[in-house]
Amino acid sequence: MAPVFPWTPSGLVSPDSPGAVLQLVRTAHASSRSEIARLTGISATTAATRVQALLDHGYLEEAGEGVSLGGRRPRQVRLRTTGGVVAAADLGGSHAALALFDLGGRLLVDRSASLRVQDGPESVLGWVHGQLAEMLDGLEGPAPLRAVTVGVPGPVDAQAGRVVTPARMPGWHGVDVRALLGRLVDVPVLVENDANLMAVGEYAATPEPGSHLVFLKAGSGIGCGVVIDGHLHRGARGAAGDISHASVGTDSDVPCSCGRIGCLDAVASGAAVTRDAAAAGLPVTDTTDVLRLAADGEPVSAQLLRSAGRATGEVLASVLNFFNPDTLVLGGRLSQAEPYVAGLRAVVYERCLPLATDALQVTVTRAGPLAGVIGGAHLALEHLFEPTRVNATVGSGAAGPATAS
Amino acid sequence: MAPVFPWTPSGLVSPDSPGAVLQLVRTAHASSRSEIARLTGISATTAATRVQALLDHGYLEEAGEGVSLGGRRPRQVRLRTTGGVVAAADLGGSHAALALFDLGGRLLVDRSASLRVQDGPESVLGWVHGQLAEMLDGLEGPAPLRAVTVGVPGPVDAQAGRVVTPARMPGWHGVDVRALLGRLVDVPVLVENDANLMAVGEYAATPEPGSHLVFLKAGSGIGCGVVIDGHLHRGARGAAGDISHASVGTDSDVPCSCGRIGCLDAVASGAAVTRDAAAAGLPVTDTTDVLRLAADGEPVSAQLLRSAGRATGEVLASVLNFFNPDTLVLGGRLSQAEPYVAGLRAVVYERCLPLATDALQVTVTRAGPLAGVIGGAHLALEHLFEPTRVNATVGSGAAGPATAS
DNA sequence: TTGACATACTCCAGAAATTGGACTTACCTC
DNA sequence: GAGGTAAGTCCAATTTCTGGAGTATGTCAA
Repeated sequence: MAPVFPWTPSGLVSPDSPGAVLQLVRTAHASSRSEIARLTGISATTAATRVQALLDHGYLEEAGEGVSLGGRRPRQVRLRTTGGVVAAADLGGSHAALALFDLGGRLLVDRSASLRVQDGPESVLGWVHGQLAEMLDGLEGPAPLRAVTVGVPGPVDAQAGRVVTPARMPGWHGVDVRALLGRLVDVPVLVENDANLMAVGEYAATPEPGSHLVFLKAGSGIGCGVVIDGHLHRGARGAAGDISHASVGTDSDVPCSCGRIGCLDAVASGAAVTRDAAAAGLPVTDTTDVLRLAADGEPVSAQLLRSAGRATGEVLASVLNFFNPDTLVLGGRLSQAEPYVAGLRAVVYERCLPLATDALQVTVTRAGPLAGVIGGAHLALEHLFEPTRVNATVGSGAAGPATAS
Repeated sequence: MAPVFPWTPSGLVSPDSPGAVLQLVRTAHASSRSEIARLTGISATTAATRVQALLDHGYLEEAGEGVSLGGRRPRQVRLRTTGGVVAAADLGGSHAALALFDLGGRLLVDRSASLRVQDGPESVLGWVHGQLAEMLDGLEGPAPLRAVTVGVPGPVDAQAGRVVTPARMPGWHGVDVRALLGRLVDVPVLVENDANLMAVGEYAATPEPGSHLVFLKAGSGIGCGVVIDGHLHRGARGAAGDISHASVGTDSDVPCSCGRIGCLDAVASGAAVTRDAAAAGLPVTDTTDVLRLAADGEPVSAQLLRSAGRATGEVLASVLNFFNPDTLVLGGRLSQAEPYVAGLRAVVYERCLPLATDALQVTVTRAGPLAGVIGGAHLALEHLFEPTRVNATVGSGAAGPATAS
C-alpha cells in the first residue's frame, strides 16, 4: 500500500484566524464568547482573550446578557458602531443622494440634492465633500469618517478608482475620483458603478452567503448589477451588467446611440418610452410624466410601459438562463410602474427554463432610492473590516481601520 | 476627537495559516523555504518548520537546488505527486473519456470508450469503476486513488452529487452518482456538468486568479461553463451556463424540444446543422459528416456551419456584454469547423461593446477532448488540497487527504 | 425548596507555536 | 581570496493557545 497522509496541515480546514472573531460578531453569526469558541473551534480561553482585545481597542462593546440555554446566561458583545462613520454618495445624471452610516451599517442621515454634473469633477466632488462635512457636523455624537464610496452612472475601474467612458457624465472620462476626493477627505475612497452599488445594497438587505443576485436598474437608461456568492462581480473591465445593447425582436427602427437598431436601450429605456409616448401625442416631457399617466390609468402609456417590460424581460430571460441567480431585483424608476413589472415578469417566466426559475425570486426593490448609498456603505464597511486582499491598496492605503480625519 | 482604532486584529490581513504553505508550493508560487517566508510574512524558522512537517508527512518532496540570487542556492521543494492519484470520467451521450492524474495534475493515462447510457446508472457506474480499476492496475508505481470526478451531460446538483433532469441521459434523473460510485471506490466523488468541467479544464491550463472565463461547448447540443474569479459558477440550481433556449432572430420555424420556436439549440446546434444539411440533400447522418464535408470544401455545409456560428455569436454577445469575461474559449466538435468559428467571432466582435471586447480573448480550446477530464482532475485536487468550506461534506466526507482505498 | 446538571466564563500553569538573532553554508562579484 | 549576500539551521526567549480547575449563574425536576 502506497503511503497515505495521516496528518492534515493544521489551519487548512477551519478559518479561525484572530480577525475571524470580529467578522463573526459583525455578521451577527455570534454574539457571545462561548458561541465564538463553538463556531471557530478555538478554546473558550482564547475566544475570551480575543474578545477582550477587541473590546479594549474599541471594535466591540458589551451588550448585556442573552437568554440562557440551560445554564449561565451568555454575556453578549456587539460591534461598537460609534467608533466612526462611513459615507456614501450616489451621483446621477442630475441628482445625487448622500448618506452617512455608522459602523454597523445603520443609516444615520441622508439627503438628496440636485447636481450639476456639467460643472466638472473638481467642482462636483468639492460639493460632495462640502455636503458630507455638513452632515458630519450635524451628527449628535461626532465620529470620525472612516471611508467614502462614490457611485457614478457609468463604467468604473474600481481597482484604480477611476471613471471610464461614462455616457451620462460628459467630461468625466478617466477622472481619478479616488485621488480627487481622497485629497479632500483623507480616508479610503471607493468608486463604483451605480447599478453595482444598488445590487450590493439589495444584497445587504438579506445577505445570504453563496447566493447570487441580479439587480436591474431601469431608469432613463438600463443597467444591471451582479452579486455572485456575496461578492460584487465587476467583470474584466468593470463593465459587467451591461444589457442596454442587447438586441430585442422589435419592428422599431429607431437607431441606438451605438449605431445599431433594436438595442434594448433604444426600445425599452425610460427615455425610449418617453419618446414613444410623446410621439403618440401624450403630454409628456420625461419619464416621470409617463409613470404618472400610467398610474392614473391612461392606457397608451401603460401599454408602452408593458411593452418595455416585455422587451426587458426578453433580454433578462437569456441572462437568467445563463447566470441562474437566486434573486432578480427590479429597481430604477420604471420598476415603480405596475405594467412594466407585470410585462417583465410574464416574459421572464415564459422564456426561462424551469431550472432557472424554480429557485428564482423576482422582487421589486425594497431599499428603493437608498439602495445605492446602502450598497456604498456595505462596500465601505467591507473594505474597512475585511481587507482580505493584501494588494488592494485603496485611498489612503491603510488596511483596516486606521487613522482618519 | 472620537476614539480611533490604533490596533488591527492580527490575522485580519494576511492569510498565513499553516496550510497556506502547501498551497503556495502547489500553485507554483513558491518553491523554497525562504520564498515561502517572504511571501507569507512568517519567519524563516517557521517556514522551515512547516516545510519540514509537509516533507515528513509526504505532502512535499525535495527537488534539488535552484539558481542563486546572489548567495546560497535555495533548496527547492515541490508537491510530492506520487502520493496518490485522482481520476476523472467524462460521460457523454454515447461516449466516455476516462483518465488518471497524479497529485500535481499531470495526466498519467487516459482512455476513451463507447458508452451505453441506456444500460442505466448502476451498470454504467460499475463499468466506470471497472475501467478505473484496470487503469490503476496498469500504473507503474501503484498509488492509492484519492478522489474521483464524474462529468455528465446535463444539470447537476454538485452539492448533493446528483444528476438533475438530464436531457441526454434518460433514466438518470435524480440519480445519486456520488453514493452509487462512492460505494464502489470509497473515496470522495464529485459530480459535475460536462461543460462546467471543460471550462475548469481550460482555466486550469492558464490559471490566472481573478480572471473570468466562459467556455462554449458546441457539439450536438450547446452549453456553457463559467469560471468566475477562478471558481466554477454553478448558479442557484447548478443550471448556470445554459444558452440553448435563448431565442435568435431567424426565419426558421423548426420547433425546439422546449416547445418554442427560434431557440438557439433548434437553430445552431450540431443536431440542427445536420438536420438542415440532410434536408438540403447532403449525404450526412451526423455532425461528423457535416464537419468532414465542410473541411473538404463543400459550400452548403460550410454555409450552414457559418450560420450556426453567427447565431451562437449573437447569443454569446449578450452574454459577454453582461458578464464581461477575460476569455471566451470555444470547444465542442463544432469549434473544429473554421466557418463556425469565423461566423461566431465576426458576430461577437460586431455585437459586443468595446468595453466587453477590448480585454476579451476568443480562443479555440487547447485541451480539446481532454478538457473535461482535466477539469475533473482540477476539481478533485482542489477538493483534496483546499477544503476551505467547512460544511462541504463530499463523498466519504473527509476534509483534505485522508484514508483512501 | 433543593439538589442535579448545564452553560458561561475566568484563572492559571503547562504545552505548543513563533520569533529574532547568532551561526553555518554556499554562492556571487570583484 | 575577501567581502557581501542569500539560504538555511540552531536555540533560547517570547508569545499564543490549551485544557483543567474553579466560579458564577442559570434550568429542570422531584
